[in-house]
Amino acid sequence: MELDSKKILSENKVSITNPRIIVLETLLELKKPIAIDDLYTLVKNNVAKSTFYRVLSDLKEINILQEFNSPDNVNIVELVLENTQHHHHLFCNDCGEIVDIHLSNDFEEYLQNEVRKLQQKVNYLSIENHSLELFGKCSGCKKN
Amino acid sequence: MELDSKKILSENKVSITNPRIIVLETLLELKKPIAIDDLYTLVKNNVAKSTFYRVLSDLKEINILQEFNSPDNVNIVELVLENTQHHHHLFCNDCGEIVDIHLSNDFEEYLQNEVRKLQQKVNYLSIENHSLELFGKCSGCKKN
DNA sequence: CAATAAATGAGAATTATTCTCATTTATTAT
DNA sequence: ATAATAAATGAGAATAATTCTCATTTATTG
Repeated sequence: MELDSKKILSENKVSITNPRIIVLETLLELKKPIAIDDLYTLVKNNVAKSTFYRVLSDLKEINILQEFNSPDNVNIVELVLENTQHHHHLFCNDCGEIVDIHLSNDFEEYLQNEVRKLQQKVNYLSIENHSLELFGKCSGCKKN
Repeated sequence: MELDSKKILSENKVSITNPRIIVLETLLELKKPIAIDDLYTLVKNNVAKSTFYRVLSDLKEINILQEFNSPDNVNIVELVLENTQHHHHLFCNDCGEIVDIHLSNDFEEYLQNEVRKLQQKVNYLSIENHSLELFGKCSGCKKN
């Protein structure tokens, strides 16, 4: 695993330091979105708080970390590597868990098409990207 | 206009006070999303800061104010009244403006259907709501 | 391995938001 | 309309997340 994080850092031409390795590895092991707060709790023994925020901003700088907010306004980060598939998020209204959701190619094409139509209608709009959030209950909470 | 805001407040069974009228009217006049910061600037001469935040939370409480974040993590609010149509947002990467976007009924149905399929596949998921964000350039910025 | 540049740690500074509490304003029942 | 009661406000203190500062440490390069 440590090899992965070093590789990722060097590929992105940033120097390989302990705090960066620690944060990156934690995210690599998680494989899912996490609240910044919770992430800090996981690494706080090994990384100073100021450094922690700097590392997050470094990772965003090299475009492998995405930041967004949950419905209750908690700041969330998620690793987005080259091999990460385009996906969306389901926010569980009960436990707050965030689940990665993959929609069909058909749907994504339909959306692209819809966007194209919209751009034609509103002549000067240009739409480069999108993100879709779903709200509901995750499997765990629905079961109970 | 003042009539509107008073009507809205009484309909929602909250007491009619000056700060609430002022904030609500400002939002009614705007008719579009605005950064909390910018909204405060508009009302700061007439509403104390603590009251301002309390009014925002009151309006959220009665479900006529929606809060969300722009891609650069600025907190945005938008009035959502009964007669407000379901819509999405385009965030302009250049000027930060937020434009309300209405997608076709066909698309919204397709999305609902996609969501239904997803729920069947992942047995215990339940999806109640969604929001779609588009990123690009608004008409003003594209023109230049 | 030395010289240089970059990153870190600790804590201070900043900013958005919430909280406290004495005073003011709105609501209600008469 | 008015008095009694309940609710909301204003001012500023408290809190929490994030950024900044700067002396020290660590990584990179030749």
